[in-house]
Amino acid sequence: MQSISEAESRIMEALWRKTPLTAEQIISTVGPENGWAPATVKTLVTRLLKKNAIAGAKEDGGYFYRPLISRADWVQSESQGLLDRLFKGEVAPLVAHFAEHRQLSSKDLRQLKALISKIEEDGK
Amino acid sequence: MQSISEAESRIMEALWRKTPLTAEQIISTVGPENGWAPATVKTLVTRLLKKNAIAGAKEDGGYFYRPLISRADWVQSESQGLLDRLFKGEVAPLVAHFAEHRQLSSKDLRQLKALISKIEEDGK
DNA sequence: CTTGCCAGATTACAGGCGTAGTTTTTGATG
DNA sequence: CATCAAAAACTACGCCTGTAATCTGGCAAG
Repeated sequence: MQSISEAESRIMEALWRKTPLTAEQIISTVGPENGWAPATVKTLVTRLLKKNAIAGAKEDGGYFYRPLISRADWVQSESQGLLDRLFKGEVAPLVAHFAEHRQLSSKDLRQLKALISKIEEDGK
Repeated sequence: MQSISEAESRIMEALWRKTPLTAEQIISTVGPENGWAPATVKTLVTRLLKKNAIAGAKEDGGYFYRPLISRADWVQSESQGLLDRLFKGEVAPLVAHFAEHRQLSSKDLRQLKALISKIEEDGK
């Protein structure tokens, strides 16, 4: 139940990119990406199993792992926490912060405008 | 150098709200807020001193603590990390995420539009 | 000069995390 | 039924964190 750690999230990201994966596939994807020994990857998989964040089962002749929680849910809790702690839960101040620190690319700006238009139309 | 922990950030928040503060003031503000014994607050202060995140000095007849890093800098590194890890560093997807999860209040929307107009004018 | 207070350091201790090797269990295969 | 490979659990270990108590050294007051 207690949240997914940084290292564990690397495993999750791999499973969210492509599901399901075998142990072998996880190890050969995530291991090199992070410079981890196979044993380390296995430990992380075990911990995720214990946390009920993933499940393993044999299917189709192989043994596959699947995420039990969605990336959207995870992203939600992660970013909600930051939003609440740092910006009193308000989105605009967060964006304003990025704007002030030159993290707002013109691409972001374009996308944001498109997003806002879309929201307003939907809401209508 | 290693970053400020969650508990430590509570001390920082108090100092950012009002600077400088005496040990006594920190304890009586932050302690009750978090249900911490005075000893706990003192430990956190010590750790922040060791991390060079705050400094203590006698001035004006009292002993006062001041932050050595700005809240803006801290917020920057915290939120940049999340942005990079979860949204490939792009702001728009982050906002889109909040929009999809109904975290975008109409107030946020209004503020965002104002923000965007302002940025466009400034940039012009 | 002595005493006491307070800041800062030291010690404590359990749980989580990063990193990894070793052991056990179990399902499949011969 | 016996064996084997692979999954899962167990063991390890040092560091960080949350939580807290105690020790110590220096400055201030008497």
